[in-house]
Amino acid sequence: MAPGVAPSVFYLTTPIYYINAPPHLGHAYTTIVGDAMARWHRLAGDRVFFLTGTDEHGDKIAQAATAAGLTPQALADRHSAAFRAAWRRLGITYDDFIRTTEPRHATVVQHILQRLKDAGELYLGKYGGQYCFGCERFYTEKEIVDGLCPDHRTPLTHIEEENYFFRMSAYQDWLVGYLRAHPDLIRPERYRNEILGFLGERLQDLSISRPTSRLQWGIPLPFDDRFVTYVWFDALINYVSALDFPSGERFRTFWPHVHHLIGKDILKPHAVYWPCMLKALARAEGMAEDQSDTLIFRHLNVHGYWNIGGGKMSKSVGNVVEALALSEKYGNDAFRYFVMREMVFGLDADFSEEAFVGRLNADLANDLGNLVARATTLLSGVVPDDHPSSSNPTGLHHQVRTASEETRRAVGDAMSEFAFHKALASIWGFISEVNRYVDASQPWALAKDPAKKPEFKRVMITLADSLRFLGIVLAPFLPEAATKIRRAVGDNREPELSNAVVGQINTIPRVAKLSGLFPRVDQRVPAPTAGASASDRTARTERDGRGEQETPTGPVTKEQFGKLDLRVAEVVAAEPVAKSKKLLKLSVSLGGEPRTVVAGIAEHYRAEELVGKKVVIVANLEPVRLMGIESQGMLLAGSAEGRLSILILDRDLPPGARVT
RNA sequence: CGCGGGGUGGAGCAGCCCGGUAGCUCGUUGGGCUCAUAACCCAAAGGUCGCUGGUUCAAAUCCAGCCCCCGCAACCA
Repeated sequence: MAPGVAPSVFYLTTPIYYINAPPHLGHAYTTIVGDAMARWHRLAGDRVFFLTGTDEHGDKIAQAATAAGLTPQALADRHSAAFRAAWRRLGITYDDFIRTTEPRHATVVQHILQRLKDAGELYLGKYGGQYCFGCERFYTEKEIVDGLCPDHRTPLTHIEEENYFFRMSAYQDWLVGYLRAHPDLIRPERYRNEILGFLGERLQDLSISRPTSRLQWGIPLPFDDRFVTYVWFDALINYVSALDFPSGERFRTFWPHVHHLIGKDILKPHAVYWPCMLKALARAEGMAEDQSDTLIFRHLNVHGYWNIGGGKMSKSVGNVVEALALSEKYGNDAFRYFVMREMVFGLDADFSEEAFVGRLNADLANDLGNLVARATTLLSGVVPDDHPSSSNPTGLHHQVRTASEETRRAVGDAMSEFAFHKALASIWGFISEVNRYVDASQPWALAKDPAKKPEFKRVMITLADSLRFLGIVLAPFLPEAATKIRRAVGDNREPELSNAVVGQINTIPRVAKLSGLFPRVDQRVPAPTAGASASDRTARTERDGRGEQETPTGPVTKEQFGKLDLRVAEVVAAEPVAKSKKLLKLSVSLGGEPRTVVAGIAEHYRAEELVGKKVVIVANLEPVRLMGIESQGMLLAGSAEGRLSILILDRDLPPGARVT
């Protein structure tokens, strides 16, 4: 606890980001809190190593490269560079950036594979399953729809494939015991519970290879060149390969103090595969059984998801990338502040520009920025002097000092549990304290009364010292603003936590006026997107960022229109589709032939109210399977602003009548 | 029984692990101040902490059950 008391060693990792998507809010959040944490420990005088990087192997990368006419390595170089560029813009102070395509990584992966193989932890086994050649992947029972590939709707082939497996199942009991003995290994606790729940069921061995017949873009197994390493097994190892495992100086120094930082989406590989791998590796490296647990990481810190504008964020890349763009619009410090203050570490949070601007105005402009402005205005108007104040800091003045000590302690406590929001709230408590102090001591009144001069001087000193204090404790969170604040009060030293206490200075320093640190932003946010976000999301299911087509616009010939076979249909039966949220299964009559039509209107119509209605369907649309039911037509309906209305005939016509 | 998050004053949230006067931000109302970025400070109004039962001297907090909302996944042909 309490960093700064005894300097120690601190090793922090972010996940290595998979380069199939551009850097977005999710990546940025993890990296920003990691950066703040690293900076905090450096501030405390700890010896810090902060690692991030990119994960570059696997199918998707190879395919994307082919599509782009590049070699996988060329594509990886380009995409990995995008991450480094993003982190540069955000001012991330990583100590190392590892790429899984680097030789230093491959060497360690192969070393580990060989050791595990030699120790009998790996075996060649058969994996059988339903395989889709179109998707080039296996499907699980749950994913298969009526025996068909859910994507291609083609029959799957049962194939058996040889692969190397890691005897992970052998470590299940050990892992459960270890988790129970180390309650803070995974935190917050909800994620530990989730994993313990998962471990209540039998753990399978882990397939750690892919045959080169299916995939070449990976690290070859050192003992069998027919295979490359499975991407997760490869990726997790980055945390030690970056430290030159097993014998590097870095490894010996930093690994015993490792904290992993991840999002909840990759909890399982980190909480299950990784400790099992490490345990097996410890044995394979010949560590004594009572020593082998020392190879396990110390903490896994798990954060939640960002929801965007009340909606989701993960798939629709557009939104998350736009969210990240706000860092350029409002500045890095504001962006860092918002994501760290708004999200309770571990829980999900909502991201919106409105909330962002709200925080920016209320906390950064009104509280912090305004305090800095009013204090530096007062201070820049007085003549600096080297004569120590003769007045003792009692009463009001002493309260500020006490508050600074309280704040420093509270921030330390919060940071030790990755509670960034608490840390910031504590600092803002201090800012309020100082704002109150200014009001209560009324320096503008003291300045007018010569008899109050010592008192006035005391206030100026306390104010300057308070800003200096803020310039230190804010450094991990708002590095740019914190530097400006320290400069303004004439503190040009590197910030150190040991100096973070009010009461260190007893003369008035030369202070430069600093206003506009965080200017207020006009609260009006352009078109908050009530309906727009919904359509945005569906419109943006684009594959690679481009080519999203809005509604087709160009003119259509009558001939083209005539290709559509639109028909009047009578709904003879309707029922909701089990487990579906949006679908109704309709049985419709077109005169002779009965048809099944699945329509995505369950959120707008009840099944009963449709029976007997004469509707319009597209009768010659290619049938598709929805939730396992074949839909042989499409129901026409209009929609706007979240409301939906199906087309119903104005006058009666027999079922089957053509619509033109 | 697919996975997960949540239901706390008008809005958005913390608190829940480690039971003990219900807190923060925004908003509203009234007042103060004039050093400051129409900012800052004080005060007030406003909550049966989703429901039910249990444990306890004491439950927002622990336990059990239930209801509702929201994401993810599979579906809006």
